[in-house]
Amino acid sequence: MSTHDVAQQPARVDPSSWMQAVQGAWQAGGLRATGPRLRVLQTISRYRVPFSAEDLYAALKARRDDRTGRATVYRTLEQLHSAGWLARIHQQGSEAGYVPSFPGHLHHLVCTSCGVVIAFEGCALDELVARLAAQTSFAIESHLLQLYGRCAMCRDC
Amino acid sequence: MSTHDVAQQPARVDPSSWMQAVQGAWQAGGLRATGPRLRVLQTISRYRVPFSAEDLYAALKARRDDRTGRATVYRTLEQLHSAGWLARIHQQGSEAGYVPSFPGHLHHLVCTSCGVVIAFEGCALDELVARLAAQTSFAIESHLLQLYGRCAMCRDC
DNA sequence: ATACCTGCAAACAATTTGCACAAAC
DNA sequence: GTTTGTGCAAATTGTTTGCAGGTAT
Repeated sequence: MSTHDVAQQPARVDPSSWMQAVQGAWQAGGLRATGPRLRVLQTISRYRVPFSAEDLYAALKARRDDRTGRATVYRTLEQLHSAGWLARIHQQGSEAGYVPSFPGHLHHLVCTSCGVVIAFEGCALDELVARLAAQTSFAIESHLLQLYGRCAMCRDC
Repeated sequence: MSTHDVAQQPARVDPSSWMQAVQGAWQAGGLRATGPRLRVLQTISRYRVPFSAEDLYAALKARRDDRTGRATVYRTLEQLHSAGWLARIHQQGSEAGYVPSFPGHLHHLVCTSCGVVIAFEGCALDELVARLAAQTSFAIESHLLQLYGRCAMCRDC
């Protein structure tokens, strides 16, 4: 059982285990746990829906006395995303947003009404991949899969 | 058999049938076939790989004497995308780009080396959708699926 | 001590908007 | 002739960069 053993069952990412996991990875990778970075991390962990870089920057600025600069926000997002701690969610109409995630092969189920995101694993695409590989001669290596619908709370409104 | 009956087999979109189909849809929808729009359409139809709005604008500007403005490019892209004539391709590292497509339920297979895009239908996700619906109580309505790999030409380099 | 990080401000890039003029139907 | 579309330039908005100084280890 790994430290961040997520979404055996579909589930929202737990904010505090996510924060802990990221901090562990930072330490392991020699990245410093600075004040601004930790504040960014905490602010992210409170999001339940996809957010943009500017959303995050604005949220930080909302706390008075916060001096975190845009550069730190963008640089931290970049680091987290490339290390797999943030997933990009592509909503139909609107722009893409980030959501806390864990490194590895995960997919997402997104509520088109409230925006809540559920991660899951297992996508049963092997047959499709085999068929397409045969038909196209592509060497298929990876895929992006996101599902959209209305969550239990929103479907009854 | 519909006018734009595509990707029964996985295939690149055919530039000229795509242009014809779009022009038909414009006419049917009361959109005027103006010079600038047709030039945008033709330029798009020549792309074999995902392109951005600025790529397209630059390509138009490359023809001397072209007066097409940015606004026209952006507005036309917006129209084509929202009507389903352009699909957004999300490459792993880089930014998203557009690719000619047809309205309807299509997915894409993208070469990570040369960028060529193949459209296909049929994704066999019913079982997965049923399982997730049961586990999460979401009413799942749609999904985004893109596959990545190396095409026949690129895999041998 | 010494990397690594930070905020700032300016540069850069991408997209949107208002509006007078032009073109399609 | 009227409605729809257009180019332009300016306004917005989003993102990156250079650098002098600060801070975690």
